[in-house]
Amino acid sequence: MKKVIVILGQTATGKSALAIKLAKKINGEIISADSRQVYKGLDIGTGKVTKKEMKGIPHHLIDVANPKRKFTVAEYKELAENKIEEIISKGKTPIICGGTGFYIDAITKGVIFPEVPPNQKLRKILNKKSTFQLFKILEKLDKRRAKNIDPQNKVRLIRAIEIAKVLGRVPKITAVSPLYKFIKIGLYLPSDKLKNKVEKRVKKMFQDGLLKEIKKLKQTRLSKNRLSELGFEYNDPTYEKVVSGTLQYAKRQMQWFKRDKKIQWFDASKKRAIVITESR
RNA sequence: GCGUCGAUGGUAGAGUGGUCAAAUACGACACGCUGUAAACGUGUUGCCUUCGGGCUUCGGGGGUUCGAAUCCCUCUCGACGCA
Repeated sequence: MKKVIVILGQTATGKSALAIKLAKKINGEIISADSRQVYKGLDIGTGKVTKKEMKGIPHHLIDVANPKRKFTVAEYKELAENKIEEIISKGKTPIICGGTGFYIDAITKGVIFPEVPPNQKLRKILNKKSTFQLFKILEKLDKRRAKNIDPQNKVRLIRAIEIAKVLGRVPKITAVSPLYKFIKIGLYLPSDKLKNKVEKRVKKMFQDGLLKEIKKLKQTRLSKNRLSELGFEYNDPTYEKVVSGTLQYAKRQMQWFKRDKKIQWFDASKKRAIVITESR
């Protein structure tokens, strides 16, 4: 089975740099796993690596979507899987690198999503209903799903109904055994060091023109709603807000990752991490 | 110096005699996650508890009252106004 390296972890732990270094060493190409870096125009705020930093290593799934449109996990999964194949067929090693746990799981856990594309019209209608009403609707359509869904989570309820309307019910979650051997490497930092790194990074974001980038995005007819959906940095950015928001995000990331027992964790503040991963 | 208003839990901010350990929001902590995932949702958030309850809180002190975060007096601090 072909090997695919996965580098994940909290934001600002140096995943990108490690991925590039590794790619150089083992003849790899990088597939980003970041739900916001897929969008064009969100560069500084999402911490995209610059062309220069890439050092000639091909990076995939960055800038593949228009921010006006919502990109989804399922799309990501398909694109990423194609890329993996493509890279392997060139005789190179794919390196998935990013901090969006859901995206990473979508690929590495072989989860199959029901093939029901989002139906914006239906969503709009359903969105006007209360969670209680939505729950009743779902219960009628699919008792099984209603039983284990969070009855207060509107987003989930709507999606479940959306699926059930097309397929008759929400299919039981299925996972096929993965086609590749995924080697998951997690980077973490002790909280004081993480805070430090985040502060540094945010400072740099402002220096690099974060505010200008936001202004530009606003001019491209992106709605306020859409902007805040894309992340707090693009909403009302003060230095303090961005820092605390980023730290909150880092916490949520860890919350997700820590459930995956197959991740091998390394303290990013210790150089040894790189040595070990390279020797694998 | 005089006058007015204000001082509430980590923060903002409701409450203005009992139903107040004190709304709500944010933060913090914990948790979940079937095509928005930096999204979305849930729980806890004074202390102790044998989970029945018990104890100490609303700037400090004193008082009125069966009963005070709420009323009165006084002190401290802050905002504004008049000098």
